[in-house]
Amino acid sequence: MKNTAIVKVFSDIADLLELKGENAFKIRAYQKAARAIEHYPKEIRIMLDEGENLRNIPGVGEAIAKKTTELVTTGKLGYYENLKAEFPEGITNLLAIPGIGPKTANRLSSELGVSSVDALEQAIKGGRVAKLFRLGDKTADNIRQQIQALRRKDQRIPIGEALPIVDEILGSLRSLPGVRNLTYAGSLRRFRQTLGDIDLMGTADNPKEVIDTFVALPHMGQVLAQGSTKASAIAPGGLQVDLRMVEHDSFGSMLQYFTGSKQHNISLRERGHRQGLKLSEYGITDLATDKLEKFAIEEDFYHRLGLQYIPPELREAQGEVERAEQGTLPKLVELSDIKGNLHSHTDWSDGRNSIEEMVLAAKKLGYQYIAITDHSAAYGLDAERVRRQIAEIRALRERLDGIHVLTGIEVDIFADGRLDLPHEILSQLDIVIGAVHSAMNQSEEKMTRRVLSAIGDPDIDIIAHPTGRLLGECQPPIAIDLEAIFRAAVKNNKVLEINAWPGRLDLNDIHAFRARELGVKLAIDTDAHTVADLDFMRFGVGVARRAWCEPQHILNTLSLEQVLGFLSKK
DNA sequence: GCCGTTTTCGGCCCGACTGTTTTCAGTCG
Repeated sequence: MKNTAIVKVFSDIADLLELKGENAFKIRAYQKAARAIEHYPKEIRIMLDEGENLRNIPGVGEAIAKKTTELVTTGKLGYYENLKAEFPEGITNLLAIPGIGPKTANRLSSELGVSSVDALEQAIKGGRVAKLFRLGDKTADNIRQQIQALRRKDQRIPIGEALPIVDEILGSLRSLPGVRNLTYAGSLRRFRQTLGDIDLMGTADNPKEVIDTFVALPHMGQVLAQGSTKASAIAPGGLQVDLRMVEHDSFGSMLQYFTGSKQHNISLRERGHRQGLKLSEYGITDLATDKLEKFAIEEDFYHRLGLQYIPPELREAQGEVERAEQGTLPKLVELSDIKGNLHSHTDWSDGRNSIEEMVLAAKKLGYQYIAITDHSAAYGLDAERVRRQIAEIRALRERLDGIHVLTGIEVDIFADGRLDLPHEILSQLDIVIGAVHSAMNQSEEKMTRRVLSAIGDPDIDIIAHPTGRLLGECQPPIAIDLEAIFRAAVKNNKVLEINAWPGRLDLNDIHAFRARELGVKLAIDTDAHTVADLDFMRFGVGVARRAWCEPQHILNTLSLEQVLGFLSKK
């Protein structure tokens, strides 16, 4: 059983306990444990196999550890089954509707016999919901609208789609006179791979003007709310964007608060509480004197608590507060640490630009090197064309200076683990990237053996997009035992890719975290198919930062000489 | 149900909004 399945069970238990009216702290304990497991880099199944104590996971104590063990070893949890039996099936779906909490859901069920979203909609139409005590016409109508919004609303939006839109909005507003701070907060600032909505915030001499301009931006759709300091509107793609203008002298604590995550903020507040401090978006109150200290700068907020500044990507309540306390936070990799791009395509296969255009674009980014890694025979280059491309790149090297071009290939790993080009060809190339592009539906066992075989092949340097997933599309990740892949990569000194192409982001943050923990060398590759795609590097760096990666964990932070040295050692 | 630089028991983040009220319950982020 995968961690995601365990998370579902404990989230469900929390919902059911809410409906039951259980102790709020007990409910929170289940929610907290679910979130901790969701972000935990190691599969529970493996922890149990290795005899590791589940209580190492923060938020998992004796009771939940025992329940988790039962769930993973038997595939079932008696406590959960009994709890489910106490309620009509589907009632927890009501809790997913904004505005409906446990109290309302319970009353809808017990007083109206409503236990599904469809039935609720009918009850609202029939006027039965508005008649309930302490509810009314307005509440009923709000619920109706929320149900419609829920149906209309797409899935969470990939960060690659959201960020360009947000950049454009911010660009339009920053040019207004008197704007001093304007940035994004929330899950976008933490660089989560998919986003539910966007939080923007800033300070300005005339906040009203910024708000008015914001809602009137040409590509902005329906305006959901508009006041003097706050507005919500729908951007292209159905993305809800909230803009909040705050006082300049509390911008730092506001930004901290609205960046989250919620669990990170709770950890901070619990810690503050032990120091006799009360934390809020307005600042820090010393409980002894009841005096509020405001923060214009976010860094100062953390320093006041005796903590290192915690980068937004780390704020997921995974031990970052403790590390900040000890002063041992990682020095995260930055976009400026990246010295080259090791995975790119040209019009020799399915790319759109010539080799020279790609190389010049990479040079313009300040890179020391770029590897040209077109697809192998199945998609592009057979042995003969590889030889010709090598010759062309050598000729190009003569003409260009200031950047080095590595010869390479993205070679297909066949269903049986063989590569689709022979050793005598692959051995002539500077860099060989192996990838799975076909027979994606193999069993976990077959797929794992297939990729392990490629990792063991001396010609292979890097495995590209190791799980094959495509964000927001119908392509689910392949079934593969990543733990085995990671261990083999370490053993064979092979590199795994963080594919920065925004539709992939593969390895993802959690996988990359685990890989790094085990000592796997990672490469952040754009998989560029056009010169513009080379800018995707920032998405991969975002994933690496969420995985707590430092420059030394990333192959392409090395200088040209170091990279060539690494590749020649294989 | 979890957890500990006052604690193995007794706490557990904080503030705001909304709709329904006439002082507040419920919900959200």
